[in-house]
Amino acid sequence: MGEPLVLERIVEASRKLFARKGFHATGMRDIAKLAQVSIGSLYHYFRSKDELFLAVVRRAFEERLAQARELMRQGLPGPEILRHVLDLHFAGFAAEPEAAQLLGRVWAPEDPALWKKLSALVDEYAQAIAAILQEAQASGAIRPVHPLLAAYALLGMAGAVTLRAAGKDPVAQEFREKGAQELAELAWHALRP
Amino acid sequence: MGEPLVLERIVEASRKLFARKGFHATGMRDIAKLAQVSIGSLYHYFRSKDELFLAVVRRAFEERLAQARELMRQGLPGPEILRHVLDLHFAGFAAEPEAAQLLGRVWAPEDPALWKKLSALVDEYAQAIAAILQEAQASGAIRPVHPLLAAYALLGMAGAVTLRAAGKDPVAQEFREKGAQELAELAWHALRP
Amino acid sequence: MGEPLVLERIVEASRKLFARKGFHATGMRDIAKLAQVSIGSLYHYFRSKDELFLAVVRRAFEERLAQARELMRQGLPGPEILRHVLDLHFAGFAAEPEAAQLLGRVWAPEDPALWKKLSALVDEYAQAIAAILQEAQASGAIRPVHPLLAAYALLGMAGAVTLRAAGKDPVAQEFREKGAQELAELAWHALRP
Amino acid sequence: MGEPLVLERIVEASRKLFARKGFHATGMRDIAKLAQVSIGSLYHYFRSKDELFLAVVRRAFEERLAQARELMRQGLPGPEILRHVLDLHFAGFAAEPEAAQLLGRVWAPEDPALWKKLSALVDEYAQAIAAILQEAQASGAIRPVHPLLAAYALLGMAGAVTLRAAGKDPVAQEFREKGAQELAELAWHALRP
DNA sequence: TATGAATGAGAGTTCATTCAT
DNA sequence: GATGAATGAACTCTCATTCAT
Repeated sequence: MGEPLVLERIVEASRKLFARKGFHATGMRDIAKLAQVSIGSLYHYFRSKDELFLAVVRRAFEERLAQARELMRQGLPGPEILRHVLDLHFAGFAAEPEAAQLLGRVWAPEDPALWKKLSALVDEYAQAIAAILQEAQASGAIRPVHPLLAAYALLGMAGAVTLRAAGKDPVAQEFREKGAQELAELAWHALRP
Repeated sequence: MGEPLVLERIVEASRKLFARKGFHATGMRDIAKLAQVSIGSLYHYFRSKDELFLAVVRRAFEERLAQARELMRQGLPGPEILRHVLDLHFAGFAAEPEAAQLLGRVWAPEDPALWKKLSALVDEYAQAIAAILQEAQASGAIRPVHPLLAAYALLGMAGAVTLRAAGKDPVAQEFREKGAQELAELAWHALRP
Repeated sequence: MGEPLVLERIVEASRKLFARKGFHATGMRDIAKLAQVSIGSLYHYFRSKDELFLAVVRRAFEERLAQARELMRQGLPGPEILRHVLDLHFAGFAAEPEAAQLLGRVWAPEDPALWKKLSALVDEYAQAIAAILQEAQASGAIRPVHPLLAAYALLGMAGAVTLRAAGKDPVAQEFREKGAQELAELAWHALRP
Repeated sequence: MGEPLVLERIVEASRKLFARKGFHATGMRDIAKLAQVSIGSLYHYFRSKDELFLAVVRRAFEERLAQARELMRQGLPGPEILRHVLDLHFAGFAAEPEAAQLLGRVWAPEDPALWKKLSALVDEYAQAIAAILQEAQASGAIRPVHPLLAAYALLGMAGAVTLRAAGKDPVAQEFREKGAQELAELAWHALRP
């Protein structure tokens, strides 16, 4: 069937570069080159670099939330849901380091306009996690905590460790191997009743 | 005596702006203006914007480490040291929001050269925290964890919550008020034996 | 019968936009949108944006010349022809401000290639007016002047006043009301024997 | 001593290029090159291309107004002032064709933001001319006309003829030679009592 | 005929940095 | 020590134009 669609190539290239190098270090020319697409095409599908970044982050969040919601629909017991949520969250380390890194990149938009839209997006994601925590808390699966604040804390933990795990040094290597488990354990101890 | 030293004014202005707006959104002109100093002076004291940023971050880390080491010298028992370390870490929320925000900014250097130097700095800081954790762990004050990874997790938690606490909306307000306590509690539960 | 012809819609939309906003501020996308036509259609009927602009200007000139020639065929005496020519020229203020504005837009082609073709068009138009002036002059209806230069002067007068009349402020309003008469009078005094 | 100041070179180069090619056809790179200055220097002295263009036009207007006011201060009789004003206005044809052309360029700003500022500038200039006309009218030196509208008409006449005089063909050559005199005569006949 | 996705040169602008004074 | 005019590479974004369907 032919080469992958242009739109798909753009999003994929953006995701890789934004995750790998961050927003500012990634130029539209870089994206166009990696996607093997003209700069004009970038702007055919996205109004601006900001919109492209937001689209990439939105997609990353939605994929993760879809997974989490699927688990909830399966009716797993509270602690299990939590562990799975965290597992899925950190599974990216091994499978797709780049997508995981993206979560570490959302904390520094710097540009006021982008920051506003991005933080709304992050908030939405955090609130979805908070909702899960709240439910688990209601069923006694975890201890009482401030759900949204805890959600942000979990995201921050994941982001920091993931970014550190991106390097090529032994420590990064170790983080990539043990990160998911250690973080899940830390999170579990932080939240268990 | 007399007017505050030029160097001091530069560092102070940089600290405020980098913390408030981040690395890329802060221009050398902005710093020069706020510090009431010529651009030339900036380059008299610092080789580059990168170096200036690193100096600011280094100073922030050193201040916090000095406080932590002072506590250790007082021979407090393990859990107490940990609580104080965390308290000191989060006390900035109320006293000096800007310095606290800076810790949320160190995760997005983006530029390869800066990233390398900055991550070395962060590593140093994380390792100092890890050393404290390790000692507490040796004395049985906390449960066995991967010290460095746990240190990064703590830093990430703090950074994410702090950045979210910078806004003007009710959630930010709430985070500023409860952040320190909630985070300390989450951390303590995550680490206690 | 049926929907207006595509070609007609394109020319009409172009005329409106070029007159209203000028050549550079009008994009092919804007024209396509207003004409409810695809960009491809624009290029099916016109080789380029330049050609489209030229076609619009050419049509505007031809309409006016046709009116002037009709008057000449009616054998009106010299001064009458002149007044009518001017009247027709300025009648657009009230009836169709946009077409009138277009005459103020032909002075700034800026692009060398377009300028060359456009100025040839303007020259043609000016020469037609000059011919009328020359005839009137031969019959003693007006005083001896340099016909072509006077034609350009008349066009410039009309263009400048018309563009100023396009605004929404009181002066523009006043210009729209009194412009035709005042200009006709100025022109008549300038040319009468 | 030494080479001409950078600011002066920028303004001079801008004046030439804007007059010769118009606003859109003149790029900041072109100006920088002709002025033998870096692009950065352009922005050191002018906030934007718009501001640079406005500065050039403003200067051109002010120079002409200064000349006109000097004549008024000398207390010449009405008609004389008018003739001189027109003479000075058109003298540029021979002495400095480029500055004269600039007056033909101010009618097509096209960009809404630039248009607003530019038309305010043109209005100011036209009003100064209108004031002169009004005074001459009060003393009976010219017949009653709408001063501002007449001012715009005069400016339009001058602009159109000047732009046509810029070419290299025989007509342009002729316009350059006879333009000033013919226009002064047309204007005088249009306005005399 | 008609479409609109795709192109890419070129636009205005920013900003860390240098250096003569 | 201190200054700020000068630099220019690199940025995001626009837009007339092409062409496979």
